[in-house]
Amino acid sequence: MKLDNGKEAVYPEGTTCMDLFKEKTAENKELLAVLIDGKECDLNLPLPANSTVAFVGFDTPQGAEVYRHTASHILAHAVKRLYPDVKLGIGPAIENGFYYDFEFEEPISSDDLSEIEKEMKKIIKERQPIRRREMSRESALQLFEERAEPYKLELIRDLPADTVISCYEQDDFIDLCAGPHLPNTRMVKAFKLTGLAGAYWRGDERNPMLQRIYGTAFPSKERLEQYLNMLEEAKKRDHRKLGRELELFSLHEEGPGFPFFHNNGAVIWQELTDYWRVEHRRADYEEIKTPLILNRSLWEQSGHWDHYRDNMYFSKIDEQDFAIKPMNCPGAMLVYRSKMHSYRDLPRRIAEMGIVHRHELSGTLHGLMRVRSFTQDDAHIFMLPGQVESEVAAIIDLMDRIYRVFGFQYRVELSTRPGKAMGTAEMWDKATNLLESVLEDKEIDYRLNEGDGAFYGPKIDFHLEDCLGRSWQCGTIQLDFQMPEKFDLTYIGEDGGKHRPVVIHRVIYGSMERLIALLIEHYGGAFPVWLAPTQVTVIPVTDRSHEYARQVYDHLKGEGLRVTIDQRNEKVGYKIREAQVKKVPYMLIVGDREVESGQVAVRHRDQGDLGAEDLSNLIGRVKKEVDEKII
RNA sequence: GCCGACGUAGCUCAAUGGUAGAGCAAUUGAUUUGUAAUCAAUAGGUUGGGGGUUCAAGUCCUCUCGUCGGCUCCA
Repeated sequence: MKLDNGKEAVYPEGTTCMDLFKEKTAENKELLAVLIDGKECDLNLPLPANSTVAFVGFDTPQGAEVYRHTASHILAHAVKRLYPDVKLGIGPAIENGFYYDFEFEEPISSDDLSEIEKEMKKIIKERQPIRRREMSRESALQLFEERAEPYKLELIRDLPADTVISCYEQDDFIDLCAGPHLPNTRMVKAFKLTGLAGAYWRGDERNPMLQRIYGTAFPSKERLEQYLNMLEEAKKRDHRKLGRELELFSLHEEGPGFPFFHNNGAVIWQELTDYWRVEHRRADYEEIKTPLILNRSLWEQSGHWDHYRDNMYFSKIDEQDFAIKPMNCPGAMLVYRSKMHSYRDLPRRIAEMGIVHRHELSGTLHGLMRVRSFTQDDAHIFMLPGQVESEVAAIIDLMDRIYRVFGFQYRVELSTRPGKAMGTAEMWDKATNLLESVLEDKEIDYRLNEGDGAFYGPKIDFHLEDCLGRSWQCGTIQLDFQMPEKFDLTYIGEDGGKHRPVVIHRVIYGSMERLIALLIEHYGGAFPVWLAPTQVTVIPVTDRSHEYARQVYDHLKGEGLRVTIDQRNEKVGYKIREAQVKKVPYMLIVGDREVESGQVAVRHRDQGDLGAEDLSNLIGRVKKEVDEKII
């Protein structure tokens, strides 16, 4: 037996992991789970010969998973005690917690969670030993037949033939479970039920909806508190809250999912699009504008009528059907097709800040993150088949360059052929392999997302996280062999004949709305100077300095900075507080001393009082921050 | 769309089925202020909307709209 500290040890045959675990926990009480050759393993199993053994605590992914998975069993156990007729779904550990799905006879409400918590505490106190039982498929089926658990029966029937079927048992509670678990319930030290929500059985909306109870568990009350506090802090960065407080945008009943940008939000929008244009011109993109409303025939040709109709809005003009565009691609196709192309013209990169409307389900709307009308920083690249790899690579580079400016961390996913897709399996395989090879070449870590591609092709998605760690898709690169066929796009090749170009759809920001939401949360409302709606505010101390303050203000405005002046009859502290709350980067306090010296007293929102300096110095510093987009 | 919760002044929140209230913001006045809230006064509401129960509804029932947390979906 090799131990994780590199030492080797010999144990008699038949020694269980538990024996060794007891020996180890005597030294370190925080250990939770055993890894045999790197894999989690049940403690009651005998130690396999010649393996490497490691014991891990809560601060490893495996340890936390075992810990929280056990908490989810305690939850199910408590629910079973309180509601004997409840049917069990599944109950895994997830990032930061766990959940369990139940079908109740009568739906419970969030008020019932405290009762369930109480029962869970009881079970923990009872120090119920947790035992693993392996059984044949037949006896497992019989067991859950007797216990009237239809969902468990369905799970057992769907398990592959060679799976070892195991159950975990504590007191009279038994659950189908691969394990492993903690040895007893007392080891769960601190937990809290955090939410109640509906969830379709097996995530399929055709299946019945179960009630999902969310919770989290930590090895100590302090760490639980710490986590809950962190969540509270994160909520202060919520873009919906900051959006209102900083007067960036508003949402109204009159337009659900159709956000209103106020001046402050619009300023950020402008800066973002200005920067975007600079980068895209540099990367040899053209920019177009296409109509919002287009004839039904176009959508039939593009395939949207068949594949995307449920999400589209319609209108009738002169007795003819029109649709409000849900995507920009058909417009770009028409632009491409409006002239002849030589192979020498390709690749042709056509960008468009395109406004699209999609009828998203009402329950999915979420501030600016998920709306029904949004502006995509779209581009369609028309290219020779041989140019695909270099174009995809160039987009990834541009994406990384731009995300870096904001200081974003992102995750990459590769999405493959969905259920309702256009085109042949061969085309899909070819396209998917191509994207994969670019990712491999660039040595980018990515997650495979089976069946999540667009209906016209596979895609590489770039995900960013919001203040609560929820992930949102922003950038995407979608390969498309379909649109060129549908629109009969051609170019004249070297041979003088007509050939089919390949199309890539791509966005980098994703949508302006979602990007702005993420930026608000990313910066907690304290935007870098180049994006800040107000960059500098001038604060006169008394009305004796109003005239000088006005000169300073005019000067800054003349330099093209976004500046305000606070001439209200209030004390300096009050004005400073307000500017701080509004997260204005620079406050210039001018009183008798500054009038005298011809300087300004600079206060930075993070660094505080920086003392007096010449206005020209301050202007130089602010402009440098703007130009270099310093975060 | 589905499940659960919520909706009171611009914002944050009070109000056993019995006269809708506070703080901040706003307005007016006083105060001339030096690095995160000066004092006082005033105004502000068909309690999201419709219907019902009741002598009486912010509160109970019902429909509806919106919001929040999830599921599904997605930029």
